[in-house]
Order: sequence, then C-alpha cells, then structure tokens
Amino acid sequence: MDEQPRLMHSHGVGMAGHPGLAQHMQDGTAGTDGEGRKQDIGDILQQIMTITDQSLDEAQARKHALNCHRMKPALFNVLCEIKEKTVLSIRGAQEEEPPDPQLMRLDNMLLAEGVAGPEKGGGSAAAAAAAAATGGIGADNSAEHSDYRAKLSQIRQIYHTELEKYEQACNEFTTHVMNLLREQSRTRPISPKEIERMVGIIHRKFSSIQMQLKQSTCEAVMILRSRFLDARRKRRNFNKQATEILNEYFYSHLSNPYPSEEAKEELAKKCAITVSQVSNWFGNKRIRYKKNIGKFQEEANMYAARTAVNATSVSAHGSQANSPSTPNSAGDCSEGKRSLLSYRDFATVLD
DNA sequence: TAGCATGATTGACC
DNA sequence: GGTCAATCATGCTA
Repeated sequence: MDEQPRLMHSHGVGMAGHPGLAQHMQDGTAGTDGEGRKQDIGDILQQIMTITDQSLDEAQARKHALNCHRMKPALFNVLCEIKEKTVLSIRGAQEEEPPDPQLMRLDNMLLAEGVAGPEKGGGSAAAAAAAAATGGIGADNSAEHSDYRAKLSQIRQIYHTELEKYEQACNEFTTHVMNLLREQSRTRPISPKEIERMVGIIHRKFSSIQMQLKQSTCEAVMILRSRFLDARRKRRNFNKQATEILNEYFYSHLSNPYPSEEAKEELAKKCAITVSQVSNWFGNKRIRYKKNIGKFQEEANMYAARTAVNATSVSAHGSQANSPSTPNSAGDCSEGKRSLLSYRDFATVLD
C-alpha cells in the first residue's frame, strides 16, 4: 500500500474515496462493472460486520470464504491504511506515563518493612524500631518479637506467592492475546504496534491488580505493627528486685526523692527498665506516698531500717551512707522540691 | 469477679 | 523539660 494512495488520490474513486481500493479496482482485479464492484464491497463489509454474530462454524466458513474472495487483498490494504492512521492519531495519547506516586509509596513501604525486596531478617528492624518507639527494652519480649517476625514472614510469603501468580497470569494472558491477534491478523490488519499497544494495556491492567495486592499487603503490615505496638504498651509489673531497688532509693532519699538524671540512668540499668519508666515510677510513688502515708509507713520503716543497717556497715568501712550516684542526697531540700519527710512525720503523728 | 495495686498517659503548671 | 495530679488500663489476689 506504499504507492497506492499517491497513485489514486486525484481520482476520488472507491470505498469512501479511498485511494488504495480504487487503485486496486482500477488495476482490473476488482471487476469491470462499477455498480457490481460497489455491491461486492458492500457485501464483504456486511459479512465482516456480522461475522461475530454467527456461530463458530459459520464464522469459520465465512472467514474462509472471505480469505478466498477476490476483493480481499484490496480491502486488506485499505483497512491497513485506516488502521495506520488511527494508530497515529491515538499514539500521542499513550506516551510513557510517569511512575504512579501511590505505587511508589507502596513499593517503598513494602521495601522498608522487608516485605518486598531481599529478605532482611523478617522485619526485625521494624520490630526493633517499634520497640524503641515505646521505650521497651525487650527483656521478656523476645516471644512477641519472634511472633511479629513470623507473622511478617507469613505476609511476605503470601505477597510473593500472589505476585508470582499475577505475573504468571499476566504472561499467560499476554501470550494468549498475542496468539489471538496473530491469528486474527490473517483476516484483519493488525500491526506489530497494535500488538504492542494491546500488551501494554494488559500489563497496565495487571499492574492495577498488583497495586491492589500491594495496598492490601501494606494494610496487613500496618495492622500487624499496630497490634505489636499495642501489645507492648500493655502494662507489665516490674520484677520484685527492680521494685526493691527503686523503693530502697526512694525511702533512703525520702527527704528529697528526686533522683538526678545520672541516678535515674543507674537505677534504670540496675532494674533493667528505661529511664522514663524510672521517672514514671518515682512520679507515681511520690504522689501515692504523699496521698496515703499511713499505708506506706510500714514499708518506709522497713527500708529505713535496711538503709540504716547498710549505712552502719558502710561507715564501719569508712565510707558515706549515701550512694555516690545520688547527688540529691537526704537533707538537701534547697531546690524548691517539697520534702516528703514531713508527710511521714505527719503520718507518724497520726498513727 | 470485685477490689486493690501499679505502670502508663495526659494536661496543667512552673 | 520535669513534676504533679488525675485518670486509664491492666495485673494480681482473695
């Protein structure tokens, strides 16, 4: 069809003034009678238009008849040209699309959580980050931690299985459509560009399905993560030894139970808890002691006695009773902090 | 299971 | 930013 349009353009004859067909007909291959030719073309077009309404057998027979029709090469050329023009007109509309920001976000998140990309410890980094965010130290949380990793691993596995399925389905469907198009190209004009475009459409469709999968996976990870965080937020009583250490400090510094930052750090280390937990504990203890001194009296006496014994034994060794890490030692009430000693005194009186 | 104990959170205050 | 005070939520125990 390279030269046909140019050759027949000025004649203005043929199907809808199409030069290719006119050329073909003028070559003498399309009969001699103009009305008869028109009738022929009309018949062929009608058959093509209605071929899909017929049964498979009828359609096959019709296809064969059309393939053998004397007008077929001419019609084929014409349709090829129309197709070419159509493709040219729509080509601009489907240029390379920019990467979808939503998809990029999902990909980044799945990568960060260790779901997509190479396996990197089943998201232990995320679990550790979650632990750090809540101030936990992970002492007896290893079970939860491994549970988190196991569940994340499950999500990862499901994600990859589904992704593989989609990719396989996409490839199969693409191959199927390409075969169909190749088959159809025998009866209708289908250019390689059109096949390429069709493949692009299929891939875009499957990409949107993949995006849904990614979205669902992200949601699952978020839910898992929030559950993990919630679980860690659960209150756990400190162990007995930790409470002992904290109480010891509290009652030995009852006149000024405000540990310095260094003291808090040391206590946190000793008790295997965080500094903020130490602060919480002291905050709660001060208030509760102040509110109900009577109730704490026995406890106070016990720790006071214990401290006295310690002090005696320490002084026997020529040292001071106060811990070196307790700058706010007893009797130092000059920082504007209220002394709880007075509360104890009141309680003693009330007792 | 109710009631108490206790760690954590939150908002106000300095 | 640290603390207080109130409150919540959960653990523990009788």
